[in-house]
Amino acid sequence: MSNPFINKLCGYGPLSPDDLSWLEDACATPRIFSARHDLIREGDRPGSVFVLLDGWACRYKLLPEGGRQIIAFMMPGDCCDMRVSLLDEMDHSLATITSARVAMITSTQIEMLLLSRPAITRALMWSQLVDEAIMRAWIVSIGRRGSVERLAHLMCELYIRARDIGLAKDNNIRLPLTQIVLGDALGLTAVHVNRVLRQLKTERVMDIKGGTLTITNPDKLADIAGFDGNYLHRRLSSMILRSTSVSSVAGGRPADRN
Amino acid sequence: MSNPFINKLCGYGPLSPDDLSWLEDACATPRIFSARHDLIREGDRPGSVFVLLDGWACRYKLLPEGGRQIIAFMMPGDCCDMRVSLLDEMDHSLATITSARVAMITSTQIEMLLLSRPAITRALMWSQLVDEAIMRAWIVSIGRRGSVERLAHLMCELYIRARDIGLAKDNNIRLPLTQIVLGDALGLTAVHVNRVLRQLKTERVMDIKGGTLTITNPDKLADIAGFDGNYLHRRLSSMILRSTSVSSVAGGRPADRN
DNA sequence: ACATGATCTTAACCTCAATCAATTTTATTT
DNA sequence: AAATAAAATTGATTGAGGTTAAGATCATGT
Repeated sequence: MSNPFINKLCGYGPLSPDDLSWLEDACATPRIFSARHDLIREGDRPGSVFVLLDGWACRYKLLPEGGRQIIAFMMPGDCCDMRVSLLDEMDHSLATITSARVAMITSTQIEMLLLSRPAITRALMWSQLVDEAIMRAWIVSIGRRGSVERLAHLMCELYIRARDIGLAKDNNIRLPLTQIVLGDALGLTAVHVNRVLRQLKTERVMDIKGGTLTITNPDKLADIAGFDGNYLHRRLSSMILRSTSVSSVAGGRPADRN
Repeated sequence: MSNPFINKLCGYGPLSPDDLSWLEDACATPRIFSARHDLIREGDRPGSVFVLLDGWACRYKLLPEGGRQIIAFMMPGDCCDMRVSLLDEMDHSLATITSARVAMITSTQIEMLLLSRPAITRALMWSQLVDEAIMRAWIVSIGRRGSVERLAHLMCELYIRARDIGLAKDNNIRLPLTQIVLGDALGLTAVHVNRVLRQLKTERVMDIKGGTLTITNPDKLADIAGFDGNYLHRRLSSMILRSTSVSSVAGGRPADRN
């Protein structure tokens, strides 16, 4: 099966064949949206849960003065909070970044799920907990880290998440984010993002080129970011960036005598 | 009943007498903790859910370099995520700010709750959704607002939350937060918090004195903050800060001729 | 009353990132 | 291929907020 949502949930706990087919059905008729398309806007009445099957999306909030703050990035397999249907009004917006394939699960289906599919419910709770932990890490980054560390930290997060869903080859992932988008996520100007990127590139740490992120020196990147992947609470894949990089170092420097 | 946790949950949906007595039982033997006491630390194995019955607490994360970022404030009636017991490891810490009365609900009780108390479960989901919305607002504040707006926004949030649990008299609430703590929450230096507080006091907007926040000019405060209380998703009390202030202005200035 | 320590307050200085303003590169459209 | 728009890049300038330091205020204990 090539459903990243189901793959992800399986990673959080065993699902019965019944559960699996329930999920297959729920995702059976996805819709395609173009890039930069609002799926739902702040103030709207939430109708269904969005499950991202392909492409990138984000949650964001607009400020009265016109700024935008991105609150989270979504990759294939991610879904928005299954409990949104409880709410009367969205407190933030959801938009695609690239063109995207999105399954929409209705509130009634969710009600049914919560009542009769405990294994799926539990897996979704896990997934939800991770999303919250990511938000907490985001607050810390924006509140306390300098621009370089902050960007480095985000790159660590995104790299690990992408890798965990099989989207990493060697040390690079597809990263369809403009510097403007990165700025909106990091609370920085696009101009400043550009300078930080230049610095990290010059220092041979990482590089974004043509929509691809290449992590040249994972150790150094994790070090700059002060990155500790524990908060991602991954269950199956036990490796973290640091351990990955350790092996790459072990194999990669034939004559590093000191 | 003087259990703020139960009061809060009742605000999110009707609970049966059975539900109520279940909750009473669960909170029957609270413990008292002194101020500035870690209830659980990042990296610890979560054992139970903490319910704050009296006093203030906060969630926070420490940085390798020594900084601290507060992620959320907790007031009487608030509880930490009921699903933490799913996790293997805490990704953040929980500490009291004042001395506090705390009920601890065990994971087994929570399991039972999730299986057999749908009304409570639903109310807790609501409460959880609000906490998440508050986190999102926090990200926006830290990421995109200047220091004055940021502090103003936090004060709006805390005032509304305190008022909603009956802790506001006139336009002031108890606010047992030092400028250091405020700095840790806002991503600012204590020194700068002081500057901002002085400014807001000089402009007759608000003042913190002796552990009490007084909102002198609610309209102006909400205006500075760009505050829109919708994200707090309150169900019962329909008033927002803005509307409160309107009435206070209408009734409060007998001869404001211009 | 005195000592101790924490918090608050103010001031002087400095740094990082925002802003403003071009110019170049890359994508998209016709 | 030319035209257009969107991003990326670079430089110069400014300002918000950090840093440091020193004194004032408040709380507690002896």
